[in-house]
Amino acid sequence: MPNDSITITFPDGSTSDYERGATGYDVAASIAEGLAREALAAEVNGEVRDLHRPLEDDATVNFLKWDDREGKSTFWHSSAHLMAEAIQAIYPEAEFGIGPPIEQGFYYDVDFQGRTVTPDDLAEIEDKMQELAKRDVPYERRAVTKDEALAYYSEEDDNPYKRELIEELDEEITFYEQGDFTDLCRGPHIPSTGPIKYAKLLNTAGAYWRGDENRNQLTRIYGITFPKKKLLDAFIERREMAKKRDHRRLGRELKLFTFDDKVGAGLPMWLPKGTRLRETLSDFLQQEQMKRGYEPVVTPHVGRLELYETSGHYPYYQESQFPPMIEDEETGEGYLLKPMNCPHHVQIYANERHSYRDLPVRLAEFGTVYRSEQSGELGGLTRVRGFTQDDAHVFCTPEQVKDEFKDVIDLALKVLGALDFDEFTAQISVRDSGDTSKYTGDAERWDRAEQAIREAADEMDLDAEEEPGEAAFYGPKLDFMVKDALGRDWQLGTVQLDYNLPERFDLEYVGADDDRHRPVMIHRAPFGSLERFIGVLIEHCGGEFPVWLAPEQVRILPVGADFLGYAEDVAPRLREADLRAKVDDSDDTVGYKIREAETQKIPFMLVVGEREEDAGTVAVRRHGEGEQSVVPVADFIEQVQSEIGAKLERS
RNA sequence: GCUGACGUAGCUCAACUGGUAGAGCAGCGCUCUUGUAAAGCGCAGGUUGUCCGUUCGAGUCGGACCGUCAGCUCCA
Repeated sequence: MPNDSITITFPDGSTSDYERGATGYDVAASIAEGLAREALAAEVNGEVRDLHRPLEDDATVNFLKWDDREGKSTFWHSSAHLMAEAIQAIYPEAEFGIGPPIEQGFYYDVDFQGRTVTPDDLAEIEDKMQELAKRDVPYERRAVTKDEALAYYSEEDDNPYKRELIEELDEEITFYEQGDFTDLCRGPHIPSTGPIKYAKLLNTAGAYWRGDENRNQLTRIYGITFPKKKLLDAFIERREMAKKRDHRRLGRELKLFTFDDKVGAGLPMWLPKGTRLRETLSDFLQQEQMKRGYEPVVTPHVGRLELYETSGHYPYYQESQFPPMIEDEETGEGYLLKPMNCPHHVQIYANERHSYRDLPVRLAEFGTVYRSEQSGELGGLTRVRGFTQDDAHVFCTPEQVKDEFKDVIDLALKVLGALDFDEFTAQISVRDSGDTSKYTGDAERWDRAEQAIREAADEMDLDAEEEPGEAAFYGPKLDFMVKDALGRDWQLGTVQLDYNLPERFDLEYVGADDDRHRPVMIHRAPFGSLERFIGVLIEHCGGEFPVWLAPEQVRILPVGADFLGYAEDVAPRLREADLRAKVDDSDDTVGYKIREAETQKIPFMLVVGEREEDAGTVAVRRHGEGEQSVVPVADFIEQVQSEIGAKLERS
């Protein structure tokens, strides 16, 4: 092969030769004009690069377009630069921090030197961005030395934030320039500003420089951009849809729960319908747990301060707890509203001596705990100050850890399946291998534990990502994460290994060798907190709960007062079959009754009138489908029961 | 806790630059007695989140507090 030519391999395996130094754009153009026009960046040997960077060697090349994840994020990264240029044009005194792409758009952290940015300002910046984009100027990459870079950010553009970033860089330093704006940036970027046709700046927020609350707070501006109007419209529509699924709104509309200023922030009150939902959910889990050898316990909502001093919770998490009730100022003795159930469960374990033959001991309680979350953290049901954990603690031998983990994973999968949560991620949190000093317990035990979790996940066919450094100080854990309507991730179920508490409380069991041994403790909660779980569940199903969970499953709608009697006869038959049914005895029209039941998202509406009464049938209308079929009451009951059974048996 | 926005009837929202609050839905009453997503008429509903201040006069301006929302930080 001649020295001045290189071989490019494409994703489909085909190859082509090009002149050394040809750019990604040249290659794309040689394939198709449309590709060259739509390509936003090139993936060269797996690394995303500017389309216009020359290719110096043989390589595998894949072109990234809007539809590619990386293509989008390159587009948004370039958009962040464009926004910065617009901001600089309007506020020359602004200093820029960092401006990365995110899952949905991008942001830039800006120091406006004390100026407050209003929504009107955002509109102005937005307009400026679209104006600047129209110039269709290229994003140009330029490598600079550290000294040059530092000089630029002290002489041409005095910016301490960028200087700080540069000081810490070891790799090659590059600047990107478009129009009048130069930014320290690793890249890559799209070829030019032209494709950024539609820009929407979403909101502003304070963000600490480098995420450190002791440092300056910058103004973070969130935005999103699109190459086509249709995409922008779809984005806006999706946001509207998400708003309709917001659990706070549905909680009110479906009369599930409420918050009240007079009661306090973050303290949800469950209305009758929400309570029925909660109880159905906890009954379901309790039955599952019964089958798996869990034993129910009940413990009080407060405990002596000393208990939490021993467990370590009181000293470590003081700032997020309600203040203790001190009874004796001199000794400092008093009580604490419980922030965790585990110390109580530990004392139940310690209540009697345990043989290795007893283990595992699995103590379960729907325990309500109280935490004084920072005020800015509260939000709907997903972050509250009083919540109920579907908590259980498993005390077992180190050898049993893996099987116990497997059983909990199985339980969690069953729960997620019964609720149609098909999209969730599992995360295994392990030690930070670089800094082991902050973890309790010896390294060998940790290794074994982490390995046990990995194997358990693997053997259960659970696709889990590993997160180094995310483990708690007392042990590794496995969490289940689910997204809410706005795409935010929430941790729901959790399984955590704990070496710390058995140690602190000096727990033991007698082994086959007649010696005393330390049990391992597993904290696990498949729902996590009932409040958060239900919040996410509401958004997940948009308030249309699976039939088995619906607080009201059936509503009977007599077409007129004459048929109220028949409706009242049908209702008890349904209730005897364990269906939650209600008769609409209002004097509204049928149309109105249906509308009412539809809005309340009741799965089944049974319209009854003369025809039904005479034949002993009901006219079934399913929520959202409007379809109807007339069947005998017994058939309807059977139909619903088998639907419920099918869902709950799915594992 | 921090930054910003916001708080008017149960809900959704209106009230121009300061001139003592208005609508729809829900609720209640009466009429209608109903066949698959809103029957008609009427009535009632508010210390404009709370407190303090500026003003002849505050829903509207200022301050503090409470709460809500979006982020940041935190999350046993």
